Amino acid sequence: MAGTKEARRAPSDKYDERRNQLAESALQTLGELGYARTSLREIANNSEFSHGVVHYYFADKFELIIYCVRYYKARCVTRYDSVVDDSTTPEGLLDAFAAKLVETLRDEAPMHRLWYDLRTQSMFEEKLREAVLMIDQTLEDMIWRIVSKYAELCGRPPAMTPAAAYGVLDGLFQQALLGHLTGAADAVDTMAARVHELMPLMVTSAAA
Amino acid sequence: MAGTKEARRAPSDKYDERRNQLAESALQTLGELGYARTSLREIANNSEFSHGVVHYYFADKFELIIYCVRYYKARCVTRYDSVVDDSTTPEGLLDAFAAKLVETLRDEAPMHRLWYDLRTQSMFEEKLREAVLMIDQTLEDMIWRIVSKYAELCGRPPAMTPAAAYGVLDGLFQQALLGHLTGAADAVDTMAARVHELMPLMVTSAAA
DNA sequence: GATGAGTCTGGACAATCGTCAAGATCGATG
DNA sequence: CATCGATCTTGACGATTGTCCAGACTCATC
Repeated sequence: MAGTKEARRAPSDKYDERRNQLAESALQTLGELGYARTSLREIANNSEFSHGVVHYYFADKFELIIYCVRYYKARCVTRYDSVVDDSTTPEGLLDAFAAKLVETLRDEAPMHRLWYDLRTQSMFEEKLREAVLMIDQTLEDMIWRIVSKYAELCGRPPAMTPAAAYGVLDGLFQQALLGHLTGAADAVDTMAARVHELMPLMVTSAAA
Repeated sequence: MAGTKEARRAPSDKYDERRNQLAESALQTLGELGYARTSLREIANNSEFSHGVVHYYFADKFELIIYCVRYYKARCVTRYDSVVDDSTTPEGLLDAFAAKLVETLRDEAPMHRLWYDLRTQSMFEEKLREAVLMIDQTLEDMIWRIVSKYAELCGRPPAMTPAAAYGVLDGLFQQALLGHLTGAADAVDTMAARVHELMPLMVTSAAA
């Protein structure tokens, strides 16, 4: 009654491996169809297993989706670390950051619309909140590493809180994603230009 | 075959009135349950009609939802006009704007999470895109009336494009909504403070 | 009061959903 | 080869979905 799953035996390697395989298929399906139209059968169809196996590895639909969210996080958390580590000037960091934003928006648009979908679903479904808020915090931390490093390279303290910096940048990113997915050819590059304009405003006493 | 609905007869008053009644019930239900879990039967249950009547006034689910989106727009478009018209100083406008944001976030949280839900759904569902992009543009215009009036009262030109201003403010608003709905007691007031900080950065050569 | 167009009800349909369980298959151990 | 737990397939269940329809109701008009 208490606990998530007690069936895992000694060779838990394969058990976790299968869970990750299913999470991979689930993420692909969710990114394609969205939360509302994704069924467990469709997820299984996009894997090499039958639909019954899903309930062998996950108690119910929510456990699978929440596992997916956490699994997805592991990929994102370090995505921008090289930008922070390799930059030595504020302009260089800003260019690298914007380029990385453009790249990730172009290459992983389905995954990002899924993230926004799940985050919005958490406004309605309590069960998703814990996992979603955890990722949201992780993303905020990631953005803050960029902004604080940028401020450091500028030799000035940041002018915003971590949450505020994440909020405004995430707004621009989501706007660009919507534009990109709805046919606006210049949405991605426009976002890059706006990030270039906005970033200097995030350190105190903005200078040219 | 072509056209949306040709059944409406002479007394089209009642016809439109019923459609609006159903849209009202649909918006209430969607705001409560979200797009994914809202069924036509549940919408009818929240109205004074039976579930069959929905298909008498709307061809299918999408026509109802799209009608709801446009119906919803009519309420929002003028919400901040008084803020623009009644303000005579930048500080006064900023205070009134932030207060209105706080008020609308507190009083109509379900309606706003529905908006973000539908906007995200439009990333997956083509049928929703036209209506969603239309509202998004309307909201951008609304925000721009605020920002440009603020800049005018400051005696300086705006430092951002309309889309950029909308993107960053919408990001902060969505962040506050998520926090508000997930139990962060100070999310709303924190947003108001951040809007106060951000707004001066939206006009050229930020001054204290 | 009879007529008929407009409106509404309630039941039915096929499709799909999450969930579950009985049995087949696999693979290591004896 | 026989055994047994782990893994997987397959079919089924009850519930819910969007959609449709036959018939009942409403009400102005003749």
